[in-house]
Amino acid sequence: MSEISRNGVGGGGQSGRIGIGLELDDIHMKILEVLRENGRISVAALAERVGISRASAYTRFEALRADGAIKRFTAEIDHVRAGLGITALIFVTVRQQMWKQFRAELARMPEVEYCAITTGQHDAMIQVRVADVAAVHTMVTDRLANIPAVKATETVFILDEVLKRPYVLPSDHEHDRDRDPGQGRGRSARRPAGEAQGGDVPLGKMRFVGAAEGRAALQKDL
Amino acid sequence: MSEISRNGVGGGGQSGRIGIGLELDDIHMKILEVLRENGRISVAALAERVGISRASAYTRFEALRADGAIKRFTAEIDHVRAGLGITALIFVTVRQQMWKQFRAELARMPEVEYCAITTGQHDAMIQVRVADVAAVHTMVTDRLANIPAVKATETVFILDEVLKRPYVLPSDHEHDRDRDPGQGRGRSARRPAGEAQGGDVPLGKMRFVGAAEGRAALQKDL
DNA sequence: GTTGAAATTAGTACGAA
DNA sequence: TTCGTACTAATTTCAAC
Repeated sequence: MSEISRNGVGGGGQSGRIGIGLELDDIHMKILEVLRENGRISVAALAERVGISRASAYTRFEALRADGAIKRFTAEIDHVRAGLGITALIFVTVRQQMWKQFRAELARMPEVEYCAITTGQHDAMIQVRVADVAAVHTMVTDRLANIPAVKATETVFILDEVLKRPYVLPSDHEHDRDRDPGQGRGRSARRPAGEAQGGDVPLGKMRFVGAAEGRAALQKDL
Repeated sequence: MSEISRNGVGGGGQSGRIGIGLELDDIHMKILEVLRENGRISVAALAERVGISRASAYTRFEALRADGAIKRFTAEIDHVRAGLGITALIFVTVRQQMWKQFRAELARMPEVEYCAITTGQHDAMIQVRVADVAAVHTMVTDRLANIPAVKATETVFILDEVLKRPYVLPSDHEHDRDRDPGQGRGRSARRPAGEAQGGDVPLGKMRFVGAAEGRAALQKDL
């Protein structure tokens, strides 16, 4: 229980890339599948569900944590129940070469649950959870607007969260019903999906939005 | 252990609203704080960290699950490690009164990790995790575009996930260092944050985007 | 990588404050 | 309600195969 034992780099930095650790095989994937749905399952029960022995389950479990494939275990909490009924998305345009400052300020905002740097019209999207709409206004108006790095914002409210999956895994994509243990369809059997048979697309109703001002290369600059 | 014992409605539907269950006090909040950071902590250790007895911890733990405040426990998985290195946001404009179909189709797409209905220019935002950029293109072009409910899409790529907090809680907002156990600042002591002192906002560089076509009221129609 | 043991710990039920 | 204890059942660790 308690802390991680032999975890040198595992759940380290915010978005730190770690060198390629272990090769994830089918059993690893199955473990992840079980764990994302029931993070509190015992390793013994996990072993049974995956079809391996207890000792192996412990070994693999530890390996996945140490490797960083499993970053942490968390409880999914009902925001409304917790008193934060309002969720909003704020799209931010960041002034060039002020990303570092933007990031630093962001870390100081506890109401921010998620922030991603995106291509497209805006530079970043942040998701906030607050108690009421006034708090959104306060946040955008007082906090964000006062950050020099923030050039402009655009706010939308989330009316309903239609679906929220724990974590998507490659095994979800290919709907294998027939299990072939000896086949080893681990990392390689995933078909590239590049052979798009897209011939009967109705019209050009979709739009891909590339990076504005060639900002894409700037992500390391943070 | 496994399933919830006295859970009548608890972790029921996707977005089902449940009647007000238990009043969450400070200790409940502390439990949630610990659990969102370490979902696999033992109840004994949890009791110690929160400062209550084991028996109480078990009772409250169960109550939080039964109430639905804790929806589930999950493992945070490294998508890149799992083989899904590409994350994209797809903003979808949905044809009116075809929400039900849109939702149904969405449920059949395993690469969708999150979908929210929003105000603003678009109607919904979906986040997908796939192996490569080609898969994004395939998905938008073949899958989404072929859904009648989808009027238009706009896709942006996520270049970096700056921060991802397990779950935001009200207690994060007010940085209480001084603990006053007898004061009971549970749900009520949260200040409305409405008194915005926003006087020195530089300029009108922020924008609030309301619902398009009065769609806001339509969310129950799904 | 697997099985089977021992030691520890977790979960439950009860009474008392 | 909450706490503390004892009891039962489960898990984890460690050994040998």
